[in-house]
Amino acid sequence: MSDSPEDTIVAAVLDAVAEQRLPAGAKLGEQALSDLFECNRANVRRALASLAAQHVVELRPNRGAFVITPSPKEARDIFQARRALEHTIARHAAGQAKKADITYLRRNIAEETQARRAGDKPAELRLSRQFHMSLAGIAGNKVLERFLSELTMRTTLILGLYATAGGSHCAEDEHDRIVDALEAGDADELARLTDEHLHHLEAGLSFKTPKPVGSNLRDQLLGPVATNM
Amino acid sequence: MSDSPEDTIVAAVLDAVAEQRLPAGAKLGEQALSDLFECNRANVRRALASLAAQHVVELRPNRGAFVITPSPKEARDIFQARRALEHTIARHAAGQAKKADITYLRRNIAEETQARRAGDKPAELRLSRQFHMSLAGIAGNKVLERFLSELTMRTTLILGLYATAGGSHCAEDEHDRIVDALEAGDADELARLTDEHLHHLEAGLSFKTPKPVGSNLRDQLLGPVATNM
DNA sequence: TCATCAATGATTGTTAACAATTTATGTTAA
DNA sequence: TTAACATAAATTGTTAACAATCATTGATGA
Repeated sequence: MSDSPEDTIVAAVLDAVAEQRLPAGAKLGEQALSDLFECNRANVRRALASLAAQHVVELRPNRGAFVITPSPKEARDIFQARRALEHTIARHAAGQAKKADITYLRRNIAEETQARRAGDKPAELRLSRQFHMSLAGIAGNKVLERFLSELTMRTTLILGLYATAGGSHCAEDEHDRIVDALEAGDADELARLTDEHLHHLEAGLSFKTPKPVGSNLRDQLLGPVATNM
Repeated sequence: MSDSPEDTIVAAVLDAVAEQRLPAGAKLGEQALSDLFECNRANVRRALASLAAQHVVELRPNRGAFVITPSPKEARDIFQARRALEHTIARHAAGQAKKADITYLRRNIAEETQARRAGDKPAELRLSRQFHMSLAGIAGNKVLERFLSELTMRTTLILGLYATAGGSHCAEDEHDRIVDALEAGDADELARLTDEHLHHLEAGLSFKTPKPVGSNLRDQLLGPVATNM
């Protein structure tokens, strides 16, 4: 199960971002990574190049690699793209969901609800993302799946930056209703619910109070101060 | 206008693929590239990693980098994804096309027609791709634009592998009608025409006679021999 | 003649040392 | 105290040499 060091690093960074352990703006030093994963810097750099190509990290010349911090405009673009992709995914998933898929999704929702009640935000985020990716898997289009994977990753960063208190868990029973439509094979309803769900998610954002992205210490000690313009 | 060597290489490879000078399966040797672009192998490898992340080249361990050869299934996925993206792009472009955009697109079509009549296939492919990318630019969503850029690139490879004689230029006046709808601001019609256009393109493919992909020399010297399964 | 195998050449992968740049630290002067 | 400047440390970028792997060629034997 052990991949190349490059893939290991990429997977680890993506997992960390998906659970919001790595916040937007975090620096990914080459030496730190090569120490952590016990490999040489060449592998680290390839991994960072891959992550940069996925727009999950940003490579600033002579500065290093940083987790991206999506702007409000980028956030809008990403949600718009997600609606385009997930609309199509919904339509194609409707036809070919098996019984096993439905039970898997129900279980996923249950776990997500549990995580939310337990206050386990990393697990909640990971499971919510997994829900959307599972639908993409059912649709069976690898291209759409990969694109959506990238966008859900960036959505997690967006939520970390712009989510309001009430916004992020308005999706309470929406996932449930989505599975209902999937089970019923109602493509139109499924597509409609998916669109709606994403609109609700986006509506829960606020770009007026940008949680600042800093060098880790300052915002943990001094709290939010608007630094980025 | 001179970027980093990495970006130069990436751009050059993408241009070559977009004009079908680099066919599917072509090998991209590290030394060959570092000689061509007068840089060290480290830059070449980063460039190849980026191209691999865009799924334009494939990195086979200990073998090297090769231009991908899309399978029929991948071709279907790619067209499905393109319809999803370009449908949304069409809807959003309809609202905000300026006069300059229209004249630019008309000129683009004229050049494409001219290239087709002159039998200049590379130019024709490049201009056709440019047409679709210009629409994406008008829509103003960078995410959709980048995704479509990747898919049009891979579409060029698909056409090189599976295009039939009559199929590739059935698009004769379809681009024209698309601009008509865009100019009229008719979002529904624009979306419909775009869908139709992509369906026609896909319908012009044939997966029964796979033009074989070889090590550059063989198929240029010996002609098509079915090697890939 | 054909298949198998060994040796050679070419290509990719890895590593370490060095150079260039940025960031942090400390000092000095107003 | 603050600002500007100089020094030192840390980080990224580059290069070259070496190791490992793969492809090709030629030889050997049935």
